[in-house]
Amino acid sequence: MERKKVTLQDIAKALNITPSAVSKALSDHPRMSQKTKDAVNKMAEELNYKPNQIAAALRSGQSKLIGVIVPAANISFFSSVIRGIEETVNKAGYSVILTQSDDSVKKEKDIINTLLATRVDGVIAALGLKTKKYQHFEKLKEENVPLVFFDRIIKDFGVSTVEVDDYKGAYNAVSHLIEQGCKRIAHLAGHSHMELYKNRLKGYKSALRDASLPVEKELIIQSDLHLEDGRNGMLQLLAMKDRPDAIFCSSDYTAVGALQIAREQNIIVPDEVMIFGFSNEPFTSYLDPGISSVDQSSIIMGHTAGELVLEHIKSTNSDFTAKNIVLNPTLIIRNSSKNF
Amino acid sequence: MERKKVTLQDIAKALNITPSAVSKALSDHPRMSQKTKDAVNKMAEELNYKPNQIAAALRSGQSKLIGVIVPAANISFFSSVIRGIEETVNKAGYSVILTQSDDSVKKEKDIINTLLATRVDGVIAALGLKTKKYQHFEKLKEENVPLVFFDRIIKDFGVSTVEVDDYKGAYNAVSHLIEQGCKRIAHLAGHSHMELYKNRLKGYKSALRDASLPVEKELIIQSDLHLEDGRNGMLQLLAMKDRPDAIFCSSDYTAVGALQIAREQNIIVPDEVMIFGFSNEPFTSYLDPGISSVDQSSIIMGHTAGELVLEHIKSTNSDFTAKNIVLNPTLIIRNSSKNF
DNA sequence: CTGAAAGCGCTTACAG
DNA sequence: CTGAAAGCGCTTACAG
Repeated sequence: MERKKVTLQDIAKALNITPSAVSKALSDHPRMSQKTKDAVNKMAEELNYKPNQIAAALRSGQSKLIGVIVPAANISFFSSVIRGIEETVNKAGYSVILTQSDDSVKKEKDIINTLLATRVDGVIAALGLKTKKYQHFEKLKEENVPLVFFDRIIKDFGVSTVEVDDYKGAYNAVSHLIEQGCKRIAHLAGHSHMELYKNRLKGYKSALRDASLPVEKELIIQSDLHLEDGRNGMLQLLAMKDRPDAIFCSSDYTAVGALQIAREQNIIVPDEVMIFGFSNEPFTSYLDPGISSVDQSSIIMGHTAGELVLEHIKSTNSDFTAKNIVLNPTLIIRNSSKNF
Repeated sequence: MERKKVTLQDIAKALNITPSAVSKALSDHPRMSQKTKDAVNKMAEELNYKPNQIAAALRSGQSKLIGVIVPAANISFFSSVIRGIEETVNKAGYSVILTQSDDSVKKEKDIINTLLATRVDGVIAALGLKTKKYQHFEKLKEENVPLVFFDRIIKDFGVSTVEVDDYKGAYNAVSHLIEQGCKRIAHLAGHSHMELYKNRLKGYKSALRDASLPVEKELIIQSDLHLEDGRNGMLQLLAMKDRPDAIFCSSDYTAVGALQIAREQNIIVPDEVMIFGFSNEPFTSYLDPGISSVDQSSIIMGHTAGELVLEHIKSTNSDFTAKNIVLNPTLIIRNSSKNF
């Protein structure tokens, strides 16, 4: 039943020229007469010709496909980066293949095999939370597939990266809390095998030290940073004899969890305890009090990641040098950390 | 510099058999000796062979690619559906090409041309807000590309669809507000050329009528349903001499906007006015009061859309019949609509 | 400026 | 159970 697809050949026959001429005319080859180009384009229109990108990909070795790997597409930060990536690469004629690792190393490996089989022209990835070995990403390098890491990156892997300055974001956030008069600031931290959480922890500690405040181990609680982890962490902190007067969270979800517990225990935010999040998820502004957060300019991160991968694709092996772009974090101060 | 890729041919040569034998062995063809299969698999491993999906696609006519069209990937509802789609089709060996229309008809058209060129095996789409003509989607049908609409669907288009029962969701939500004692319920509605907003409006009206309450035009405000529209709508409603005692919003974003204005004007939700949203975006549960909403089971919608497109792909033209699946909405009652 | 020819790496009837 | 052969629909050096 399938209607026969119109091919280059059909256009060539109809115009009594060769397929090569048609191909060149369609791709607007410089050494082609305008007359032929016009005729070809007109006939292509008439016959309702749709180029077969698969055939072109096989022949040219360019699939015009970029693989994107995220832990989960429905986490707001990732979905925004995805949006940014798609916008940028789409303008350059590339499509995005979206994949999700669910923070599983096995899935990450499977995905990389699939992307390799699909012959994507490049890959943009945020590492899974549990990923501590990188052989599967090495495979991409071996096969010369341009690779860019964003947000959850590996240092010194020889590929371009884009991240927000997590150290600075954390340092500034904690310094802000100190300026508000907080003396005992807790940190709901992520696991420190991830560069970005390690850096946020460092920023937190430095800010305390620079203000001559002690760094207390019991005030630093590591977790997966889900909302539930925020609730648990907050319960733990509020159970202390000497309660903290501020909580710096490495994730907005964790910050919401902390806020919920505060509400449930009738502890007033920010009067009794201030809360600061990270990522500036849109919902932080919907809450009451709004949660202060560190903006990571996720859409810009997506644009940047897209540009980096396109650059790498266009470069020859010899002239390529990995770029490590660090975006500036912006503090978004809301009522959860304001002195009234 | 590009290392020569290992192909089927290389395996064939190494084993002194034909490429066809290798191909059959790799795809686990039933009429192939286990001995050959083992030898081929071992050699493939040894040579670090990566199948070329592009070549397979060209030859077999199956790209193993599913195009997904959403207005924006970073709207929580869509990102969840995308997550569901990816999970489902990935299990069946398909990859997702993610595209965004930005609610622009022109982009929708461009996307469809790209997907056609990429020879995707199927398309799953949510219509753009402004899309009122469907020739570009007709093209997919003409080319026999299986198509599934979700959420923002077209009726009687002859393709499978999956949606939530918007009429019922709205009817139940408004009925709930009436049970709470509300007598004057406003509706922040979407544009009614979209089936789903039309159905929510119908559900709203029916619920009022069934409770012998009047349907008042001035209480129905149409908009694009962004947060800002919720703020504006709420301002308009609160400016009335006879204020509504409840607002049923066709979007959670609009509901947040309404809630913000209430807060700013020191109007207590739910005591003075109740608020009900639609979509059950995660953030509705983070707010205080939590906003009641209609859950659309977005991940399940994604799974269903994925299954529908796979079914269509597997079917022959003769035995295919479009399915229209209507998921049951679930009311999630939070404090914004509870009588205390 | 245009054409002839080869080939990208697979899969799939067909034959035996 | 295995092989020989054709071909999917393009693009790209090469020649003229």
